[in-house]
Amino acid sequence: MNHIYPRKPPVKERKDARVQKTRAALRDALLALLEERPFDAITIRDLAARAGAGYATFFRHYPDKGSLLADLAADEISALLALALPILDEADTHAACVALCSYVDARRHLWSVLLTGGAAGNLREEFIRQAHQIAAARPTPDESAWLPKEVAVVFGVSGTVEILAWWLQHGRDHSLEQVAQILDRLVIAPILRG
Amino acid sequence: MNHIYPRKPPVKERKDARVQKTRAALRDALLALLEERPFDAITIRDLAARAGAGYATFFRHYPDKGSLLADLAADEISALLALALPILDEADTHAACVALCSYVDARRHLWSVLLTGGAAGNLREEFIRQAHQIAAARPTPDESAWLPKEVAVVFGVSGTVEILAWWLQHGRDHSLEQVAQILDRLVIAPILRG
Amino acid sequence: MNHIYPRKPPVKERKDARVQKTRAALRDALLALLEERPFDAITIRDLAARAGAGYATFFRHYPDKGSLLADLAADEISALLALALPILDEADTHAACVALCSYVDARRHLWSVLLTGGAAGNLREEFIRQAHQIAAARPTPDESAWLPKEVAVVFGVSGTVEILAWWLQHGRDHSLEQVAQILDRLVIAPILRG
Amino acid sequence: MNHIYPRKPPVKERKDARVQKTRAALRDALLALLEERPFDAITIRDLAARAGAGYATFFRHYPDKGSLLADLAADEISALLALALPILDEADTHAACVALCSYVDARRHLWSVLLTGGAAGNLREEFIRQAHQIAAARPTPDESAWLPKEVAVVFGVSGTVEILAWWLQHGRDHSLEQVAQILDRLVIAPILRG
DNA sequence: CTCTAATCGAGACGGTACGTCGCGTCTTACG
DNA sequence: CGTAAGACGCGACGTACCGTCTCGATTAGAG
Repeated sequence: MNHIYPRKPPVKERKDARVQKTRAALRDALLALLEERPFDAITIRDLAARAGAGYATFFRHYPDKGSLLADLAADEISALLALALPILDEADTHAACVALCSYVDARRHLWSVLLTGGAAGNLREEFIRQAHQIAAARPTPDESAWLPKEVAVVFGVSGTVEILAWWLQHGRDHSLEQVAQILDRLVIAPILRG
Repeated sequence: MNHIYPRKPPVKERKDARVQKTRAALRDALLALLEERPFDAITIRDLAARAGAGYATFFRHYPDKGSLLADLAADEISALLALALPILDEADTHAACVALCSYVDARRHLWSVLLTGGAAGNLREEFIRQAHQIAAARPTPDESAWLPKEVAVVFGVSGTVEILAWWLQHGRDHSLEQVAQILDRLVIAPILRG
Repeated sequence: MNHIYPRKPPVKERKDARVQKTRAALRDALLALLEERPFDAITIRDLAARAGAGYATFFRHYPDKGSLLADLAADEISALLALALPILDEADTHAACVALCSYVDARRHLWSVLLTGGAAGNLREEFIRQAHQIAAARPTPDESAWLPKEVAVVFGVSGTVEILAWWLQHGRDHSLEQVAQILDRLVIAPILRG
Repeated sequence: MNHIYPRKPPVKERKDARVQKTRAALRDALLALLEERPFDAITIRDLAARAGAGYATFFRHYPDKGSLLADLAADEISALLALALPILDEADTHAACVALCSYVDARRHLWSVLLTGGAAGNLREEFIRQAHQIAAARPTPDESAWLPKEVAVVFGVSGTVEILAWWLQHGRDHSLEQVAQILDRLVIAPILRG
């Protein structure tokens, strides 16, 4: 998969094997616990215990819970946004929506936990936050008179996230094709064509 | 996360004057503190101190922080949703959007704190939660083949909240009329007409 | 007993009853634990648990373990020193030694724990420390040419403590009278008469 | 408290030169640090850093901090006790006291750190401990009716240590001759002649 | 206009999680 | 291929806040 979608390059993987193992264990522990209860109800002691690591060991890798979540999610969020934002510039928005949904579908379990698990709220906030940054940096080619860029970005991201969360929560009741169409008609088209 | 869920049972409004005063002081304290820092960073001790009340006194009125927020927000949220949902059934959606924006504008300070202050995330979640409940209970008059009711409601609410939050955060740069138009074209129209 | 030996006057006992109870429980817990293991091997968690108090409660009363020990011991030490130092000024040193031993005997259990239990080392150090302070403040009436005041005080206190510790450790094998005689001949006489 | 008790089994002195060097560095580091702060406030990491050795290296030489202190002090203590105990059996006690003081004076810096530095308390305890052992093993030639052997030994050692500590702490204000006299009149004579 | 009960402030208390530190073991990778 | 560097499990530290509780001191509003 990594050859299709832009992932973090494997540079600087020059780390102690124990460190890698411990971090992976902590990330897995967080994912597992997020399926059972809200992010804020998960204690660092829970995470360490679930990961089979010592309590203090957690802090040797992350300064706090949020950083662990960020380590899990930030790259994924960036990747998704990198895939989503350009949709607005494409000619064939439907195809772009399908690509987006395919990406999520390929990592369905991870995204399912992130968007419908106990950290859904935090993730949504992080999405919006990153989107704001991107919106500020993004060129403004064809600013509509009626739709400020900021609103477009925030609304687009928020709507997309909400639709994806709904899809992930309802299993396979709806085809990728359907969801892509909803995304296109509900989020993309209105932004582009009012 | 401090969910807002459990609504306080219908309080008898016939109360000691001291009680009324204390509750008002606590609510004001929360609003004031939400302008400075996130909801989760506000402690009950902070609230009591700011309200000029004793620490234990807080618990004589609310079982926890979330209940105080609920006392502040739940009615407002219900009122706003009661105003927003029927938009989809109206003929003149634009007029309905103007009505919605007028309502928010009339209570601009409160809504500004709620949607852009330290409890923005909690509020958004509560909106979505109430929207889900409404969606489940709502009759399904003209279920489009392509757009499941659940998505429509969640997307509609989420988009509306996002647009209102943006409006409240940017002061008076944009007229009520403009915002109503954005709301209509970006959220309402796509749901109704695809 | 309190009418015989100078105890802390009951002034300022104007405190919350709960506070008194908790502190007494903590002091008793320390005494009990000192009979089983060294002071440094006793954790604050042990103390709180033994006292039936919450861990954090300990810190509401004492900043650390040492302060609890001081609360137990400082007054006792002061009282003993107040009784011991004047011996050097008395005409009948033997009678004064008997008085000192009687005082210790009347509080035999407490002193037994303090001088032979797990805090013996700390107590000895505290004795020497207080003795140094007293030596510095004490007038130097008849400074012998051969014996500096400082040495006299430190040696006197140290020797006395050692003899008392031995006595307390060996139960009633030796009479109060015998110990007083040893104290007089081994510590007091040499200081006074070289 | 870090007792010094368990003596290292008779180390074979035939060792790698690097081992000798590392141990010397660690001992020097301990001595240096004892001049700045109490023994218990010195961490193994401090010692290793000061000695220019790796943290784990410490444990290849000593099982814990106390053992390093023992390695420094135990031989010195034994030597001093071997010199001190026989004083009671000598005819010319004054000469013996002079010999004792000379021995300490010859190693003044080391003893100064040991008896007045951060490990003074530990050292005192170790002295008493070894003295107790010696007292138990020592024949009882002329047990006085009034002075049990145990008291004599403990008192003698304790008094001697205290006097030496005072001497070492006050530099050269007092001559070796004076101190020997004090020792003889304050400690030895009373034990022998009551 | 009193008197009685509700309400209040103050804060001690048992808990629980935090983030830090040091120990002593064990692993890794460098020189 | 031996050793330094340091990650690790462990567990105590002292801090903060929670929600419960007792304690007197107001003070409201019913009689």
